[in-house]
Amino acid sequence: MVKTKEKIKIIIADDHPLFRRGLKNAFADTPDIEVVDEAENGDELLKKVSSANYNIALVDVAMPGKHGLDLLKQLREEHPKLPILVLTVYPEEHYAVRFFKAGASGFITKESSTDQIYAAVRKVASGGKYASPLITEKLAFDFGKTDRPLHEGLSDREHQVFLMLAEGESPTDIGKKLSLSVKTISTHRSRILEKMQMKKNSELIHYAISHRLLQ
Amino acid sequence: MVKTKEKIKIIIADDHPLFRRGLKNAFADTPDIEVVDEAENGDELLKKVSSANYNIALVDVAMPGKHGLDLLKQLREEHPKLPILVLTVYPEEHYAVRFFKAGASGFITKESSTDQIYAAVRKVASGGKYASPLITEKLAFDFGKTDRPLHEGLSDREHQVFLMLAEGESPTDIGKKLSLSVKTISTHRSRILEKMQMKKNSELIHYAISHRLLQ
DNA sequence: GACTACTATAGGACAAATTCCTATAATTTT
DNA sequence: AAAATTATAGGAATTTGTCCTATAGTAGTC
Repeated sequence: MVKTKEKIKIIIADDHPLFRRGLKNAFADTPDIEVVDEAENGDELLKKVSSANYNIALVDVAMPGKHGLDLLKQLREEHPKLPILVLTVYPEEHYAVRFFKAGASGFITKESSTDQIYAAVRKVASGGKYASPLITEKLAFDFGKTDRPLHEGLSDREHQVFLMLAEGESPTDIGKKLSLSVKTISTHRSRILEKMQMKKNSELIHYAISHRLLQ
Repeated sequence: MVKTKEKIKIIIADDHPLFRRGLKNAFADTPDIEVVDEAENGDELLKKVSSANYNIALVDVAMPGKHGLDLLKQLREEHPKLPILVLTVYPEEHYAVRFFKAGASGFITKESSTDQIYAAVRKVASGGKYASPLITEKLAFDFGKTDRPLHEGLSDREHQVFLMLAEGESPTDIGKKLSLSVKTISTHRSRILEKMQMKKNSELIHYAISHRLLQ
């Protein structure tokens, strides 16, 4: 008789039904990992995570509603034990550092192969951290580099506001989206400009475009 | 004995392995549709399409390499008979018009349910056109208005102002650079927005970025 | 050669958006 | 424990931009 080990139970959160289906199907092939639940936005994820026990949350951070670093932080706070594997469409290694600092246990892009995802889940489930070789290299490379890209000196909130400004969102709109006062956004903006040694939004936009931080 | 009808043979092109898997799996449930091939970028798609026969190409237009309208146009040119169903992550209805004009037979977003996708495939396979209700409405509204990219309908001055706005320049700055009153710029802006059927500068920025009008 | 449509330009009145300065509390770093 | 950084805003002041309206030029049309 074969000894059966406990399966790794994961909940996946992604707003694309077909992508969830792909994930689920991919894990149908693994004897040791099982998708036991799904969520299609951040709020649903938070709710489900509070009422059931999972070994890992596999989370797309670009979802409608609660998302991104905010979601990650809230998850972390409410469930410090639950390892979170962050999924993203951005090839951007820029974001990885931020997510790790905010408490993610792993970071993979949606371009990853199923094998990479299996590896990430297993690593993270066993208490480890996972990043793709490319990102690992990038992290190592950047480490100790005095001359970091300007935007990495921004705090998480500043970074978030920076991106929104770079997309041409008005302070008022940003305030609404983040449920913050315009004054707060204005303050962030002035600190962003100061840190990045710029004076105008147009410079932020140029910077973001040339550093491929948009789209 | 059951009478067997010809299945609809489709090739799917998407750079995300898991999304392809989700699609494939979704079509595993349909008796009349079959995914017979995959491509993970535009060039691969073009190659495969040239050497085999499919009833439909289901194509994500945001892929590395050859992509977007270029890819669509080339496919259309080389295989005028092959119906193309465009997949996109953008909820933006702006793009739909453009894709239809470029010869797509259908347009669906990745947020679509499997049922919507089945419906789209069947409609397109039978020679029809498919668009979501929302987009259909938009198209009806636009009909006759847009034979050209939106920004080509702008006058020279408007185009100039449009680009500056898209770079995040403020109306005041633009006025200074062009030695015009802010009022003039404001008037141009409102006409630009009207012609392009947009409401905010951030939409101009998105448009400009996605159409490679900047830099 | 008059009629129409589009384009380029702004003024005045007004409304909206944003900043500036200041401040508090929380968090992190040293 | 002290210092620095971060996140958050309120009030006052001002800058910015819009809306409506208008003029004049250009271009296309019948």
